[in-house]
Amino acid sequence: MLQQTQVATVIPYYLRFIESFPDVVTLAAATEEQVLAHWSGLGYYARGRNLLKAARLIVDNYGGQFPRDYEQILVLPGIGRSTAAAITALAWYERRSILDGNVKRVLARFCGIDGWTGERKVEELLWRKAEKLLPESDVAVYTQALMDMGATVCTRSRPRCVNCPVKTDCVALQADRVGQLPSPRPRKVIPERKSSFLLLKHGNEIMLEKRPASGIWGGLWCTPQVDEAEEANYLSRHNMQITRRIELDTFTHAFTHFKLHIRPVLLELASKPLRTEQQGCVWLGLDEALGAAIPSPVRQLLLTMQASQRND
DNA sequence: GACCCGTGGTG
DNA sequence: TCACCAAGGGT
Repeated sequence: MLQQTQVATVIPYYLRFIESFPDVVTLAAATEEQVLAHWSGLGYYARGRNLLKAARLIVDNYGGQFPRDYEQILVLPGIGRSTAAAITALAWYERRSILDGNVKRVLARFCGIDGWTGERKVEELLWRKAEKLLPESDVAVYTQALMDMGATVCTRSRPRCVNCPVKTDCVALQADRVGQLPSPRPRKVIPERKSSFLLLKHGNEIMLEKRPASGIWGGLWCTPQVDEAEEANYLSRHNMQITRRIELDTFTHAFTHFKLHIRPVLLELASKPLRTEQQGCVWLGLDEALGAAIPSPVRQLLLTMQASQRND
């Protein structure tokens, strides 16, 4: 959960997750649907799918006992070099370096390294620095301190250099370059797309489709998405008779790599259509839908619908 | 090796 | 408002 996600954001998700799946055996017995429902709104849903795969692998191959060997941990789905090192260093006091977002920033400043830290050559250099600076003992304390320092002292903006324990050895500070390091990500034009989200409603239920396992929002439940011009086509293709049609306010959802302009359309159906050509759809009441594995914008829409129903 | 994968905080 | 990024990994 903590991969690419701030601790404060994760905490409520973590608490709910660990209450439902308190151990690896319980998790391994869960369905992907249950796991993704707990991940709903957190993003990077492949992490949830991978966590479930890893739990099942641990139960099937290691008798439910988390592997102790770094190489075995590293091949678990969703666990890469840094996470495997964090597990072995913090849990079992092995001498291994991690390299997360905080550590990258601390090292880029401390060592005075130019270039975007996501670039391959820069990242390789940072790994070498991380390993060179690793102490011989107390690696768990050192690793936690390094991350905490990045989160509290060596912050992205307004770092508290006055309170920094290593200020006298920091290359960036001595060269007065703290504000310039690490170098920002190269600017790129973010493409924009438009899509109509069809809120198909019958009685108090709405229809959701299961998205393909790979790609954006993989495995999540979503309203049908069509191009603006394809809405009528979609309705006739599925023999849907509309008794009411309301266009809701368009809003924008920003991903890392593109912007999505969402045009929600509320469509009340005369009857539930029979869909034989595509089984992956379900009709749910609003409360039920809000408890399902849905992405953030769909949650927003459902909450809006729920609020407007209360006003009726 | 370049690209893909979400969402919310922050200044 | 908007750029930037966070306990990165997979393909």
